[in-house]
Amino acid sequence: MVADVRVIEELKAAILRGDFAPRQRLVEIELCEQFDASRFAVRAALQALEADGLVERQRNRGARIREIGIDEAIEITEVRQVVEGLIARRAAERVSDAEAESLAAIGRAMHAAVAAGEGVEYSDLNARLHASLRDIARHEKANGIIAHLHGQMVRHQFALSRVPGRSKVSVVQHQAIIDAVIARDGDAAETAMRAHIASVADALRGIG
Amino acid sequence: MVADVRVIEELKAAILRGDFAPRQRLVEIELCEQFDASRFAVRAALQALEADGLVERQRNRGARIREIGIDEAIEITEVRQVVEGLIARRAAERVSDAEAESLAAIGRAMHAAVAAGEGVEYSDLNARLHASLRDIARHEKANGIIAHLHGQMVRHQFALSRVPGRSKVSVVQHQAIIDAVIARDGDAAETAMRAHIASVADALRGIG
DNA sequence: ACCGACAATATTGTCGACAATACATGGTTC
DNA sequence: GAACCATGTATTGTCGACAATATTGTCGGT
Repeated sequence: MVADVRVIEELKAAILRGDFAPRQRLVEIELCEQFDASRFAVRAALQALEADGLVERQRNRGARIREIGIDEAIEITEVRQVVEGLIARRAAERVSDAEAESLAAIGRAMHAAVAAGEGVEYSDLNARLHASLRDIARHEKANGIIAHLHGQMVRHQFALSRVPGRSKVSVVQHQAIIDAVIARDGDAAETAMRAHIASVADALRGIG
Repeated sequence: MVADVRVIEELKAAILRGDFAPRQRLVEIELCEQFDASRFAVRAALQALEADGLVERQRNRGARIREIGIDEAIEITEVRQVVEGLIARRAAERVSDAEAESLAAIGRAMHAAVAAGEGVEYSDLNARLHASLRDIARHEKANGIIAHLHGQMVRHQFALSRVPGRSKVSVVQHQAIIDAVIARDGDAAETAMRAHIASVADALRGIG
């Protein structure tokens, strides 16, 4: 209950990996076998993941994978827009010289990856950039909310990375964020980040 | 576990009412007696409130009321600043004529309450204004996050309302938000809301 | 063939009992 | 007298069994 972190993490990883389809039922006994755990641990994990927004439960009807539609994904992105804007601002206010250089290096690697057409490499760097900014900002509440929202977005994030030409656009936006942070310009960093995520939201609207 | 909503709500209400001191231990059996519930229901409630950020639990050590220090309260307020900014913007974009008039009425009542020195009445109207904006914005994700953060702020919110002269300042800010929303000016509404909550953050920093 | 009522099955919800753990107490040794 | 270990107690963690509920399948009637 406080409990078996292993089951929680394995189940969460499985969901994020896409092992389960949206709205698929999660029968407790089946999960017990799959993860070799007691029903108790499984229930605790389901409850934890419900709080995470990854599964939904109805009384006496059990748990199922929560389906996150395009509308909800857009709402999530709108919130991310402002919260990551806050993070970017704080990062610009607090970044050290060493951290600034590290960000610049990520920017160079991104340009290289786009030039080489390395899609997965680029999306990896994308994740690293955002994570670095969170580390630099050290804003626990904001970081926690982003982590929470991110878990619900994986499926759509994947769909987005398949949209052709996106990396060409976003690399420019990423560079603007990096430049603003290195220049210690909080206003510019927030603006750049918001513009970046606004274009993500637009891309989502394009899919829907 | 999916469970006994009554216990969850009663316990939550008790915490928000301030029946328990920060860092006070919550012994399961005592709560069973207090709320006339099984240990099972109490555990489920504790787990739910842990997800709410109101209690913290350590393995084999039980639950206690989570203490939210001034630093954390400031972080919460910073996040609120940008998320409520988003809400204000959306409210300005979507407000109907009837809703606009209702907001204007709240504004008039606020001026009256401040003029009459009605402190509790004013803080009531304050809550109603923010709630109305959330209703108008209809942004589920943003509203959910605000609700979540609000629960953790009650104690500090109370402390703030005791700061002399705050209502005189904030009534002007509130009016600016109302005017911007009624004018359907999203940019202005977001700016006004951010300025308002920035002053709340400053007041918190003043306390600490 | 279709619909409703009823029975059978599958699945989840709840409880009580016990195990595991942390904390307090007191006693022993140096 | 202080530090350390052993014992006891309070509290939480886990499990298995059973109850409650939903879902599926079957049958008879129309």
